[in-house]
Amino acid sequence: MSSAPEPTLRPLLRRLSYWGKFDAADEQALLNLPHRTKNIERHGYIVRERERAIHSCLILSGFAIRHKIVVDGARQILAVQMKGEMVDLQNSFLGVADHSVQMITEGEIAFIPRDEVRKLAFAHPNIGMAMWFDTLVDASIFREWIANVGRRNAHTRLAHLLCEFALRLKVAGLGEETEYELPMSQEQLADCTGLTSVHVNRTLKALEAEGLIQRRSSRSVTIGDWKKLARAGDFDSNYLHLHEDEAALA
Amino acid sequence: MSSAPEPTLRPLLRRLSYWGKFDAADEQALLNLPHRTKNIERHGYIVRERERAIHSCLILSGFAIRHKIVVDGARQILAVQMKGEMVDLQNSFLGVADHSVQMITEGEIAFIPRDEVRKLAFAHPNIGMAMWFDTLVDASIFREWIANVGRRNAHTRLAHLLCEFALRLKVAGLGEETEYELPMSQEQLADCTGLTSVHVNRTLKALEAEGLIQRRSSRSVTIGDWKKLARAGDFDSNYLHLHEDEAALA
DNA sequence: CCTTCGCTTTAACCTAGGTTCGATTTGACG
DNA sequence: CGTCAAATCGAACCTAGGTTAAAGCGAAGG
Repeated sequence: MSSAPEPTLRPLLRRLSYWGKFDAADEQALLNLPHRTKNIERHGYIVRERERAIHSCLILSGFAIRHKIVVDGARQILAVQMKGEMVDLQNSFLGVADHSVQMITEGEIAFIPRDEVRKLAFAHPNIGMAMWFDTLVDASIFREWIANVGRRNAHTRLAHLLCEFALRLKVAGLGEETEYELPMSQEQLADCTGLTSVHVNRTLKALEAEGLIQRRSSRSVTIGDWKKLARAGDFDSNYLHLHEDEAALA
Repeated sequence: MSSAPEPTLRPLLRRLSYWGKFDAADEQALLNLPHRTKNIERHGYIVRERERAIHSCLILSGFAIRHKIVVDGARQILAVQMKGEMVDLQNSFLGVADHSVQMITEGEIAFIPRDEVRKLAFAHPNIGMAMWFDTLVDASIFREWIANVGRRNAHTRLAHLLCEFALRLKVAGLGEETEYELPMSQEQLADCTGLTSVHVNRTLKALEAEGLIQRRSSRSVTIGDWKKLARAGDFDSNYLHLHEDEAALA
């Protein structure tokens, strides 16, 4: 009884299966995508803004961020990406990268040639639609972040971000219902929310004082009362376009 | 010699042709998409957040905005859409709308059944790829807006927005090189940039005082020196993914 | 057990942009 | 050409969050 080796691209299949139904041929074609994998250390770049991107990169482990640097050197984080997510469909299909993608933990990345992805998408419409869907959900999250950063105060903004992480980590199978390990420093949280790290610190402590979250080690977040935190964060999971049974916690 | 009637969906063909090459069959299939058109008055809604969207809507004339309302009633505008743009691919493919789309001028809209769009995309990969590309560019603009609202000051933010409009209007064939009619009030500009209308007013006057823009009537914007305005707005057109010859003005 | 280094925390002070509330201008319509 | 509503403009005052800088603190490595 020889067990077949676990296919490297399984996490991608898991992720895309969330958005659509595939038949056996679809699955085989997906898992057989040519690729090479590479370990990238913490803070290593996957793509840099203005570079020509020709691979679609899949996160097999670890966390990455998308970010841009504005004129005075300030950084804005645009998204946090986790296992199973394709971080460079966007840049590679568009040609020249309009933002950078960087690891915030050490992790393993699969590099898939862009043209293979494109061929697969049109040869297998089920997969193509799921991939398109996936990029549309990314766009939906970007929209929510515009509103978060543009129109919510620091308190609400941070609570919202913590809710988003809780739910996305749960769906990705990476976190508990009400407790998770946040892979980010307070400075990185600040760059997600358009705040300063000093104010993130103040605000996090306020959230803790109100009993909305607890923090054991500096990175672990425990959500005391999901409903209350969601209310404080003006959080409505609709924009994540999850299946109904996963759209809420607890 | 009877001249064929101008196809209603021509503006969509023009727009998508920007992203890829189509053959005659592609073009015919696109122009033959079933649809009905409707005139929508100023402030009329095309879709409302949380509604089930089943049409992809094409703007034939006029301007629309995408927006969200946050908990305290504040509005964040997420994008401004113009002639030839498909404003509801996003919402309709995803099912339940995660944001509202509203006209800010009177205009004509073509409603195309979502499933027809999907069928077309996979029956004609050239078109499908162009449509996907188009949604990826939308996402790129969302990313830039996150950075704009999150990390730039009011002055830079507004200058950036004015640059974006100038370039997009020009590419859409709706504005002059250096002068255009802005279809938005100062309050709407405020909701694009996460500012208040009072501060938009102050900042606009500052931009004018510095000679970066002139305003004849209250809505017309004339750009004195494109390079200077672009510098003031930390504007790099890369994120619009335009063809090289159009990526800069004058 | 000590050092180093990256984070987190705290405190004092400051400013960009918000708030409020009028006054003026513009523009559509009769 | 007068009226009404919407938009712009202006001034006085205020606050959420930024800035700077200096302690703490904990995990990794010697």
